[in-house]
Amino acid sequence: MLYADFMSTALPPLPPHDERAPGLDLLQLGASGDESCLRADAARNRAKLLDAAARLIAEHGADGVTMEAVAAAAQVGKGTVFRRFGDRTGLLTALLDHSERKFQAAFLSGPPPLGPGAPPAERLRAFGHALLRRTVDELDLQLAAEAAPDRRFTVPARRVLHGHVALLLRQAVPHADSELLAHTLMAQLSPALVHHLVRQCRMPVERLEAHWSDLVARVTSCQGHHTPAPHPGSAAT
Amino acid sequence: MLYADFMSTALPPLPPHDERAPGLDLLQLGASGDESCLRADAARNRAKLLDAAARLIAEHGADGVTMEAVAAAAQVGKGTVFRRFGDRTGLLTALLDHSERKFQAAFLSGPPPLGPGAPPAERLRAFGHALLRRTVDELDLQLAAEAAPDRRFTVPARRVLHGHVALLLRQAVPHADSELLAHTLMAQLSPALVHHLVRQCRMPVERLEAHWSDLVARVTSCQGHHTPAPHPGSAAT
DNA sequence: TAACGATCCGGACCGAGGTCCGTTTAATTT
DNA sequence: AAATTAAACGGACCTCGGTCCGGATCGTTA
Repeated sequence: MLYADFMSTALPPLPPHDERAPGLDLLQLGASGDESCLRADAARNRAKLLDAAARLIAEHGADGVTMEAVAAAAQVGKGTVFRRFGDRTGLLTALLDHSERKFQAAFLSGPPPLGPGAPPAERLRAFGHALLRRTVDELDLQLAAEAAPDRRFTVPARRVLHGHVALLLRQAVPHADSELLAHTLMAQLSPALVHHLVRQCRMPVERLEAHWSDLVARVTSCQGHHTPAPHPGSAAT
Repeated sequence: MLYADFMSTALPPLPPHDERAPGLDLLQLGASGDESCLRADAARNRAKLLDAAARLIAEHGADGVTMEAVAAAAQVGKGTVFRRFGDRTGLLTALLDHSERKFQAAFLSGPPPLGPGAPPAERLRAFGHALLRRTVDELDLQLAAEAAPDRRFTVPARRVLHGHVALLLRQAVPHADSELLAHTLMAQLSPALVHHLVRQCRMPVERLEAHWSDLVARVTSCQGHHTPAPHPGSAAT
């Protein structure tokens, strides 16, 4: 499995079942923190909570999603929410999980140009456009679900996306520092930036797409100016 | 003045004197929220607060800086802290203000290659390296001072940096979308990313520097693949 | 110097995130 | 079916960021 190297990083596990537990299922396929392996009541409550949260978000927007409100709406104790999702970020992230999986499936095993089959550069372009659209669609939730600065880049979902981009880059431009280049590209799609450009600066999404394409072109063509020997074995992501 | 266009954006002003008040002094030179124009007692308390905050940060790290703790250490009421700095982010930002100004002075009017006199591409490279170093030096504080997602790109300091990069890019590669390209470059220097790479992944700073140089080279040389007509008059940052 | 108005001060107060621990309940074993 | 145990539950409790407003202070004007 190409993404096996993700497995290597093992952080000290948190006490109980926790949605944001890292390490094990970084490649999330296969019901990561899902209802499986959960006691019956726990699974039921989890569903009730997610349902309640979704309802709240629909009614009062993202910041109407108070942990207490969710607990109340799901007729469940506050402690249960935290036990299940760890913290607010965990809950919001869980809300995004479905679309996340769909997206992963699309670029991991879907049809080209997003999925395998197309040349790497073209897959990259498709990837950016697709993720951009998705980010715009779920902007409010994405913003609310942003992790603290020191977690932001270790969140499983993020690592999968980054790893994928890095992989494509390695194929498209082998002599470059794909790890860092992947971060450069990914930054273009961060919810905060997209929010700023689209919502606050009123930029049309097409311009962001064009910029992404341009960036991919710049990076993949004229290959390696200094090409700073990417220390292959050393510090990875 | 080249940075005059920053002035155009005027947001509704906050009630009292507030450090994070935008619009007026985006080009911060000239004692932005400083002791001037403050009532004597206010100025005195401001100094006491900053002093106390710095002391707390030295002793207990960034998250020892509780608004209440700062107030107590400065022998001042809690309300005073908020009146002066708006919120926690404002206080932390004020703590960074000194180094911020120094840095601005360096690239605005200092000696080349950082200041004017060198060719744009080289200034860009110097800029990245310098900011990278500074970010690493103040990492803890920078992380703690990170603004909420919807403010992150409208913070005055950030706009100055972004504007400068955009300006250099316009000179170096006129046909590209400098606004967006500036965001791309700036993202490379964000505290969160630097923290992830340097602290969590143990990457040597030299590798980040090399990547920055490579990026600048890629962007400034092989100019414009699609060069997506940057809509000059339209939505600016 | 006395009076006045704008600004500032202080700390009680509130809401929300997060923790803790005694109690309850689901799965398993005998 | 009863006993056992690991897991889940619930809500009181704590902390901290942020707000509010009556009262004190400063700078100014007469």
